[in-house]
Amino acid sequence: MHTVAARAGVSIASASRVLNGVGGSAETIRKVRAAAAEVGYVPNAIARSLQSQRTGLVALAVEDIGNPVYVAMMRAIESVVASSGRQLLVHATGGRIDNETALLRRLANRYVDGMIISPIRVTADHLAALVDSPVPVVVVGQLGADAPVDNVRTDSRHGVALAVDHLVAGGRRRIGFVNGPLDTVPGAARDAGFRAALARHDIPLDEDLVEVGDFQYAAGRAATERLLARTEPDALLCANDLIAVGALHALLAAGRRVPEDVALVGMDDTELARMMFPQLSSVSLGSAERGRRAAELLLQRIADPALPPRREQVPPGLVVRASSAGPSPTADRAPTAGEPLTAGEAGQPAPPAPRPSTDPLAGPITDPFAGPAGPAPTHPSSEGASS
Amino acid sequence: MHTVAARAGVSIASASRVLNGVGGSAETIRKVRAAAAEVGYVPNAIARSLQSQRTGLVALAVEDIGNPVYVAMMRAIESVVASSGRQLLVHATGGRIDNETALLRRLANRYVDGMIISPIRVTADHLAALVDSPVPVVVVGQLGADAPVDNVRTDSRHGVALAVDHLVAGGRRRIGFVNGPLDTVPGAARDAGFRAALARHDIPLDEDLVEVGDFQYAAGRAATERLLARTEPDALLCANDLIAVGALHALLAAGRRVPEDVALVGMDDTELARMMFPQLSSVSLGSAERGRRAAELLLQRIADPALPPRREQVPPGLVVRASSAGPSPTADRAPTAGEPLTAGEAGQPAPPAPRPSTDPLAGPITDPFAGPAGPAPTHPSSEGASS
DNA sequence: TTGTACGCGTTATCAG
DNA sequence: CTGATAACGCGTACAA
Repeated sequence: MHTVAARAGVSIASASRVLNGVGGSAETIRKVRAAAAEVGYVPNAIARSLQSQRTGLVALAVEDIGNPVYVAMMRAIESVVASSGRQLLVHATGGRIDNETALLRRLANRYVDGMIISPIRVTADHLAALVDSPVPVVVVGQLGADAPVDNVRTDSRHGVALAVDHLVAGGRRRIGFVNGPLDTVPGAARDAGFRAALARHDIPLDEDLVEVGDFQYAAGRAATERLLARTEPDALLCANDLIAVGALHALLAAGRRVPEDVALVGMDDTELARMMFPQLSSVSLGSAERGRRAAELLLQRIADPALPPRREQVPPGLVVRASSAGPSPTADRAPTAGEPLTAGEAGQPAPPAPRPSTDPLAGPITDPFAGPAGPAPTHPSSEGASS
Repeated sequence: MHTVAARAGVSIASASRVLNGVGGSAETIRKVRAAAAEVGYVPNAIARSLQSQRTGLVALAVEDIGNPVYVAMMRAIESVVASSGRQLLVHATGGRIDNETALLRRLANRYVDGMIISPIRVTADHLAALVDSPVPVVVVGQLGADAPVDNVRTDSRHGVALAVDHLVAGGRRRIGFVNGPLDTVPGAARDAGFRAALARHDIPLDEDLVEVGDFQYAAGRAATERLLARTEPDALLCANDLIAVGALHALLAAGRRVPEDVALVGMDDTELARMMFPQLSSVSLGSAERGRRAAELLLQRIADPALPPRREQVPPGLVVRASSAGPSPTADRAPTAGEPLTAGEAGQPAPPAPRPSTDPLAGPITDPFAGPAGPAPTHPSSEGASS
């Protein structure tokens, strides 16, 4: 800038003004522009930030950038953030809480203008660090109590209920559940939702049907193998799609047919669910939508830090695909009215015509219990809102 | 810092020295430390950067952060970068070249200390922007000629050859090829490799067996459907794993058995290959290793910008799994005894029965042409979840 | 409109 | 060892 000003024969203040588009006579503008172009001037973002107190950077902290659900969320956030002229800084926390608190602490050095964080474990001082963060923070996920923090959540308990309702409606009674760690917020919420949903259907819970691993493929597979070694489910609900893929492999390797012998439902409704064969039914928790909303909340707060804390909720929905389509063949009941006539009975000769439900090209089948496709309305009555 | 110094009764210079661990008498250190703790002093990273001319940020630009191959690369890079105390800034370019050049131009504002970029298209001025970048840049991928840019590459032509050799050794002759765009660097290299490999085996190339889409799942599926509509391959090589998953779905939906009717091989050897059923054979291009090496090159260059340009090469390998295991059944082989029906309702093609070699639990089978088993599976990543 | 001068928060230099 | 002071590069009151 100094050299530009010298070259244009003006003061650095005039040069700065022209380059920022404020003020300047026609002649000055011309000279400065020319000089800047000649020397290939590019403003130093650091110095600019020191002056403006804003970096134009927004951070996103999730535990695993490899999980497709976070990829979806990240894309949505990046889209919003980029369209505001900012850049996105991505952190992988690994779910380790010390890692996250360190991140929050580092926030104080003002390297980012704001942060979106999706913690899976929340402790007291974690929460404390959140509320008195020196820069705006938006939390994606359940946050105990009504902490004064911008927060976008979904009702995963209700999401679990949607899945259980669907399975029960298909005649399944021995519904297994492969969950993530119970000391995580999503793990605890799903566990509670599962137990509540079974109770609502007067189905006694057989603890043999419940397994816990972590939220990954390998753990999901191992947990399912343990479960299959001791009992015989006719359906399996998995706490996320990665687990569901692991469960699918365990089931197929054990000779179970999906969905005939065991219906399978995942959660998060990621790309992965559509990429499996058979395609996986999955509970959509609106991850992209939550990301989008979180990004918007953050940008608003950056613009006006005095805003009161806000909380938004994205309703879950159930997307039924081949892995849980059709009633259980063991169920001796007439198909429920409204149940899509998709499933052929085992042993029935195959109609040559491709049927929508099993063709991977076909779109998702909407569950009769879930209402119209996409997010379904919430049931605050039957399901508690927060953890 | 000003208030800390005042509170400690020393000059800001002394405070700075103590907080940076250089110099200071025992008494001064005590006073400054106490004062800093009292006011909860946190150094301002921007001001520090303005002075030190380094931000501690490193950028990574890839086409699609949702592609598992880039996730693997990203993880490897993040690991190296984080262990040097820096942070990783991730950009999704969408493969649009204007996007990348804009990114390179913005590099001039000094917001990052260096950048790793994996371009899939390279033009002349793109290359020019690369070579006279104001900050260190390392390129992952083929770079035409011997541009004076740090560069980590693999030999994807050789990788394609490994796959073709393997398929031919299994008795396959009508080998199809589903590629990405030919105007991309990887697309062109794979195409050339495929043609060369066939020629080496004296197999005439039937253009009906070649299809082109982009490097995504949906395009891979559509391309495979087009291919199947006009000809009958006994093997399919796909330019990456996302395409291979799309091809798998197209094959199964068309009633082809994998690998009995059509052997399937992907490229990149991502997690996705292991998550499919049957598990996909895939050409490992060492993406994690290339990422690791690129990060190390970048850190070295940041430390010493005077270093001469370096080029490293990571050899490809073939990981054989169920999707291409065993010889072609058309080569005289008795059908397997009693394949149990596994998944799928009537009309839905069932995935192959879990034979020992296809058990997803089993480790990859080493291809005789590939030498020792490919790179170890990705490190145990953090758990995945959602809320 | 233009130029001077100060401040953003730190670190580094140089006398004392 | 310590303190005053000059950068770092830019934006912007303020006065001319």
